[in-house]
Formats: sequence, C-alpha cells, structure tokens
Amino acid sequence: MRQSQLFTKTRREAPKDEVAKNAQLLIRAGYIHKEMAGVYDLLPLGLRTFDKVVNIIREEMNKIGGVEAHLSSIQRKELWEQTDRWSDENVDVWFKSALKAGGEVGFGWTHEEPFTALMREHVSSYKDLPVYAYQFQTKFRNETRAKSGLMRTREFVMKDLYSFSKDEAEHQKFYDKASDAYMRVFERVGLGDVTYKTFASGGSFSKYSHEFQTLSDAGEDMVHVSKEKKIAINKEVFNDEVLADLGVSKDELVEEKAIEVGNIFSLGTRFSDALGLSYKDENGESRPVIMGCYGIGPARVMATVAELLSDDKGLVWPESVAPFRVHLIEIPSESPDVHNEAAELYRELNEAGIEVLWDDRDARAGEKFADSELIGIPLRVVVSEKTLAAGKFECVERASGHTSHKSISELIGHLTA
RNA sequence: CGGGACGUAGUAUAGUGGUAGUACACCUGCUUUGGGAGCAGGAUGUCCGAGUUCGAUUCUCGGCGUCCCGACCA
Repeated sequence: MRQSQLFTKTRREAPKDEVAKNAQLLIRAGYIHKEMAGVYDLLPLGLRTFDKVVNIIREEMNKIGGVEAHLSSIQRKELWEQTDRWSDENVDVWFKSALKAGGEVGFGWTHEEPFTALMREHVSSYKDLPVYAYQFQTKFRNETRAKSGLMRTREFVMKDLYSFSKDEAEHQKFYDKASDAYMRVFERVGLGDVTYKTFASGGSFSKYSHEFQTLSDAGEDMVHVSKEKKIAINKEVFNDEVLADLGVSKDELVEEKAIEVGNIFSLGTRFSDALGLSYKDENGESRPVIMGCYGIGPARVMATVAELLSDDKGLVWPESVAPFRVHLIEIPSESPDVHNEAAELYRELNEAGIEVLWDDRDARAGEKFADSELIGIPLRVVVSEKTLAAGKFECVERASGHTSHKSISELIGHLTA
C-alpha cells in the first residue's frame, strides 16, 4: 500500500484522556480511533494487525477440529430466560432493546445459549458428536467502567469456541488440546515467553477453569506465578488446596500483575440441561451433552502485544502480526531516480508476495523515520540518493536496530527465505 | 454503582468577570531536503442548559462527557 493513500495520520502526542500505553501508541500511530469510552474503531493499519491475529487464532482452532460459523448479535429474550441469564439482576452487562414489532431483544455478550440451542437441531445421536464450533463475533457488554484502552471495552470481537462432547473423558481430551492451541496462539503473536496458563475458579461443573495470563503491569489481574514451572494461579483461588493440587509451594511463586488474554472453561451440563441438548448413546439412552467454552479477544491480544513489545519510539510488531512486513521509505530527491527506484522495488516486493507500506509522501526524512518507528513495521528499507549511489538499499530492523545493506535480489531472497 | 479529578482549535496546553494566547497539525508562498527544518502570511476554539452580573470561557446549579481508584467482570 502507498502511504500517500493511507488516510490516517500519526500524532506526536497522545490524547490526554488515554492513560493506557496500548491505546496511546495505537492512537498515535493511527491504528485505532476512539468513538467513546470503551468503544474503538479499527483503522486500516489496525485492521491489518487485527486480521493477522484473527487468522492465527483461526488456524489454530481449525487444527484442533474447530469449525467456523457466525451467529447473530441480536438475541431472543426467551432463550436466555431458560438459563436464567436474562434478568439484569443476574447479568449486569446486557444491552437490551425493544422491538418495534413488539417484544424485547438483547445484544449478545456471550453465545452459550444460541450455540447450544442451535445444536439441538443438529445433534441427536452419539454419531453426531463431538462438535467443536466457533466464531469471531462482536460482543456487547454494558460495562459500568470501560478502561485501559482496548483492554476492557463495551464492544469487541471475541473468538468463542464451544465444544460439545459425549462424556467427560472426551471433553477433557479436547480441553487439553484447546489449551495447547491457545499457548501456540500466544507464542505465534510474540507473547509466549510471558504468557502463563493460569488456574482460576471453575464454577459449578469443574474445579478449575484456565486463564491465559500475560504478565504486565498494565494488567487488571493478580496472579501467583512460577516462571520455572511455567504455571500460575489466579489470586482469586490462591489457597492451600490449589497449591496441593498443583504440587507447588508458596515459596516458588511470585505475585505479579497480568492481562487475561484468553480463558477456557468447562461447562459440564449447565447449558445442555437448561436448554435440552441431549443425544442418544449406543444403547438408545438419552444423555446430556458435555460442554466447554474457549474465548480469546483478538483486539485485547493486539493491545497486549502493543503494550509489551514497544519502546520509547513506538510500536514494535513481531512479523506474525505486523500490518506490513516492509516499510519502504523513499527520501524525497530532486532527481526522479530515487522515486523510480522506490517504485521498482515496491513492484518487485509485491510481486514476491511481500506486504509493503511505501512511504511515497512528500515529507522530510526525519518525519518519515519517526513515523516509521512509531508504526513499528519490522523492516525499514530506505531508498535515497545515498542508497542509489551505493547500489544497495539500507535495511533497518525495527526491533534490534540492526542495519544492513542489500540489493533487490538479496532483499527478496532474505524475505522469502 | 460508590469515591475523586477534569472538560479551552484537529491534537497538546496557557490564561482571564470585559478583544482568548502558544506549539504541532492544516492552507498560501519562498527556502530547505538522511532524524518531526526555517521565514512570511492565513483559517480554526471556551461541552450543553439555566442562574448571578451591565457583561460569564471564568462564579453558582443542573445535565452531558472523559479519565483514575474501588465494586463488578459466566
């Protein structure tokens, strides 16, 4: 993409109403725009990074047998009354609205009910199970206090997967696979080293649920973590019983703040009982389906990467989620050769399937470099009179600052290796 | 939802009961061209409503909005 066509502008200063580093950087670099408290737009750069996170999650969900669907946001009141999750006393995050035709609807803040109800039409035999269905879908939550930039918002996309299994053993097998898939997601987006599978409260159908907590001072949660054993315990369930279950002692754990980037939960028959989702086993006996749910918010993941992998100059994206792989910087020159050379390099990189943001704007070098560092694309390639004379482009890695000089073929070889 | 802070231009900030200032961004021109460059000129603003007052951006009340702490977060 040509940067002259990118309608977003960078800013030197963060808006004063954003304190969270993730929002400050993402707004300054033109990735997101704030509509109101807890409601953000994704701008072109932000959408590209968001989509990369989404695709990584999608690939990992597909690998473990996930099948993607997309359910509606508008929810029937009657369905949620069956699980006792319609009233504002029980669920305080509902956005609700009256239908002009009569009746009332809610805007989905999660999707256990509709997914479970849907499966009643498609699951009737043990032969139909297991089912692992997921979606990337917008959730609406009427939070009393949105905060921390993209960390807690009122509208956000969530990948929510629901597992439908015949029995506990089958459920547990998938639950563990999903857990592994989650860790792979966080590794791929660059958070693997600081993200811990964390024991958290389980609810009525299992002793524990698991959160994936990324250690960060920007986090809302407190966890007790063993970096050596690569496990953590949420403060809310930190007690002797948990310590005994996990075989760890208090001495090996340190308390740290963390961002919850994912959560997996065994639901047992809570929803299948309430909504009547059952199947016939081999003997013709009716049995309730065992369920689990598995959530990740891609925008929160994006914000967490921004929060952790940035420096005083701006964002530093890992290649896996960067909006582009190469930021091609053309230093304006009176000679048309520089522009022509940049255009040629842009063409060849695109042809090689490499995503390039070409800064073809009529701006000074200093401004372009500063913008480039703020935007955080992994590799900066400079075309100028200097590089033209040298016959090689200047290549600077955003993360390390490592500089090298490469010809077109060397550069493409390096990027496609 | 409880507590606190705040609301001045696109952004960040001064300031005042009597003509609202600066920086960046923006527009025009010239200069400049490897680290947010310079000069000259220009356009743009007091969240909304009521009250006090000769006069309110400033004071008072109400509303709306934003942030922070807490509560909440299957």
